[in-house]
Amino acid sequence: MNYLEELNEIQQKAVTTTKGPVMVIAGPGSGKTRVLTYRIAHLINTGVPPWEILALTFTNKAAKEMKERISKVVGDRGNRVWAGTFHSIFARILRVEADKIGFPNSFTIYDTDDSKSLLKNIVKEKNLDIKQYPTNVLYSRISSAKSNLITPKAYVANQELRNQDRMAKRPHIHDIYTTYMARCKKAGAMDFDDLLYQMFYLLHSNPDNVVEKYREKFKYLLVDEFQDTNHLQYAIVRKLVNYPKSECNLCVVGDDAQSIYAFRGATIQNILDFEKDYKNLQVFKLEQNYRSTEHIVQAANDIITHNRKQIQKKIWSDKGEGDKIKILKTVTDKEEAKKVVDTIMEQKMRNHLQNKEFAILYRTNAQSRIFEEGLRRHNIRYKVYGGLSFYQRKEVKDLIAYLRATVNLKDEEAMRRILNYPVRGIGKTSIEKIGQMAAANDITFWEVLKNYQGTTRTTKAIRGFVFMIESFRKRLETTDAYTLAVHIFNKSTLEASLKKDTTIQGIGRMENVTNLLDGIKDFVEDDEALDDATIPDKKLTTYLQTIALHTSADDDKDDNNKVTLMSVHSAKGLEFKSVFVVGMEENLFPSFMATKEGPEAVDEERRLFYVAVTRAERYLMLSYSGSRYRFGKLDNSISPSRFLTEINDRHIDYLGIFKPKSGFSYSSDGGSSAIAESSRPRYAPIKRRGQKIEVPEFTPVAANMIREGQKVVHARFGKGKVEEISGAANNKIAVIHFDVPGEKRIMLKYAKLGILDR
DNA sequence: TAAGCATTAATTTTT
DNA sequence: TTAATGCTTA
Repeated sequence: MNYLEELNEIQQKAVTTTKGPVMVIAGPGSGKTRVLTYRIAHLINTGVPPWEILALTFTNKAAKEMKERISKVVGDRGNRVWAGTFHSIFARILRVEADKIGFPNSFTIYDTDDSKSLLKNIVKEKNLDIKQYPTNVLYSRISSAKSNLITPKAYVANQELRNQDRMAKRPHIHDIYTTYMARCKKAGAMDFDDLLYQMFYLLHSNPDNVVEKYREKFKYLLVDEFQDTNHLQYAIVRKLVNYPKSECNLCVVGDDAQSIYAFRGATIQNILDFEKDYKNLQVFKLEQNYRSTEHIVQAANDIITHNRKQIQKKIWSDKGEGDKIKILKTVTDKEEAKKVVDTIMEQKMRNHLQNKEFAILYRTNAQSRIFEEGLRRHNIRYKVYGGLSFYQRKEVKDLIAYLRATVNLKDEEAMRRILNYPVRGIGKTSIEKIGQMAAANDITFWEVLKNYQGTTRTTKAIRGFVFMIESFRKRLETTDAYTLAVHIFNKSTLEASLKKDTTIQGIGRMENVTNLLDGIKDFVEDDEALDDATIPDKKLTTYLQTIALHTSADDDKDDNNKVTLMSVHSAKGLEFKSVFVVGMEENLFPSFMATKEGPEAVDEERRLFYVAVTRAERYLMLSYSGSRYRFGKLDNSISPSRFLTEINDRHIDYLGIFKPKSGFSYSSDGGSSAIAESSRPRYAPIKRRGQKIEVPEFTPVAANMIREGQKVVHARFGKGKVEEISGAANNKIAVIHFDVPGEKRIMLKYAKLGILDR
């Protein structure tokens, strides 16, 4: 087991202590992911079946990385570990169990837009003032209720919450919450929080003793980024782990100093509770930082000591003291961008760094623009993370709404979206009327449409719509997802209306939809099996499930050599040779909101800054500007960020003139005026999964032609040799060793394989 | 009903 | 600045 040799003493203990509850406090750069993945690999190597291991992460990115790294150590077996985000794993389970709690198994997942649009409709229907009940407030209020396991009923009865609402002049929130939940259920839909909330409810209400099934299935649990979990997530974990005679093989990994999602309900209370909940707990602290040089590490320690509450720990590094941290001040945001880009150019030359070794990190996504311009001017390739994900683009969402409505007729948000798009003569007033009828008669939006009586032009249009959707549904069972999607794209006249638009943006939109269709095709042709029990299914429903949880961070990762631009939040878990943290000003970082809210919120901003600083391996520059454009208006900054003064001077090189105190008074050359380039679409269209595998031409053969030992060709993976065939007659799985990516488990039913006779 | 124009509102972070 | 909403007119 040579992988153990790659670990230090404490890491080894964290990996090999597999029985009972374990907590790993892992400072930044301390090899957390390594511990997590090696722990899983170690479990597998000591005989634990991979499918009995459940590893929960926070982001898709983390899940993907974990899976890849496990497979590197234990090979193909690693694919069969249940590793994924809380949301995706629970969605997968709910797909099987939803009917037990009154949802269709083909439930749709409402994204934030869907939820907000539903909330808006509810406010309208209740004749409440939208200004008094802003959608964002409702959304976060409901979200935090769910995250704290407060049912609508409990909310109504909860005097504290009700008082808060009354004070905020929003006394009807409880009512909106109740209606919202009912409407989601009626629509056969779950929002993001429901994937957790309903999962808990499933285990808690325990129909058919379903909880036992999953307790037996998952004998080993791991939770990544434990400091970012909310009450509800921890409650689910406990449901799975705490029961009589349980071994409690639960390992949580986290760092209280990197908790940056409290605003979303995450609570380090979970860490404190954990110690109480499991008295035989073993704690391991990873404090050696393998990422950064000493100035950076020590500056990070300086920063975090300004927070009140924390678990005592001090990270250290033996990588040498390295360069000091540079602090840069400029007059304008334009100049800030210019100097940052200049520094990137200089470091590229002098320190032989590549584009991909740089990151520009900012507090808000809106700050990216000016750096983009700067980089573009110097022809430096870059990639902006954050912003809209591919699946959130309007044209993509439109087609997806058609698919969703076809799969789940109850999906009201999807129905509303497509009912009059492309325009077919069903106006706003009609849609509103239909919504009211549905609410009044307690039937679904679709049922109203279906039974719509009358002779008006609108009625005719509605009939046409109903007929169209029904014709799509008829194909649902007989047609595969891709063919159906193409059919729907065409028959819905979406295709025609998109093709009509020949502007650059219009062509881009068409390209996006084409990419979406290609993605569906990939999905249909994918014949990899995860384990013997899960037969990959090609249904549209399944496809929709998988994309609902995609985020912008998941779009094309095959990024070769570009400067990274992203928010500090999304930089968590990443590392770069050279990092620029920009916009270090009061009211921006820490944000205005946080300053207003109080010290707790500022502490969270400080942890965020801690995360930002610890992303840097070797070079770190912090910059602030005296003024910047906000909403198209020039704003003067109040003062440099307080965080800058919290770092000990001995780690700092001031590039301006003085140490920042407060206020701005100095002169500078000012940024040369830039010619803004015309707006281009801010995205690169996603590429189809790139493959450089050579695939000779072949004719696919029937599944029963494939034998062990044969040499075969696969449409995507190229040449390989069949190692083993197993499974029931109609669900045979072949283990094939391919030349290029290694071993794959292929469902013969779906496989397009050719036999190589040579 | 739908398109075109005018006004206004909003900007913290994300599964 | 951009996105979303509201208002007017055909």
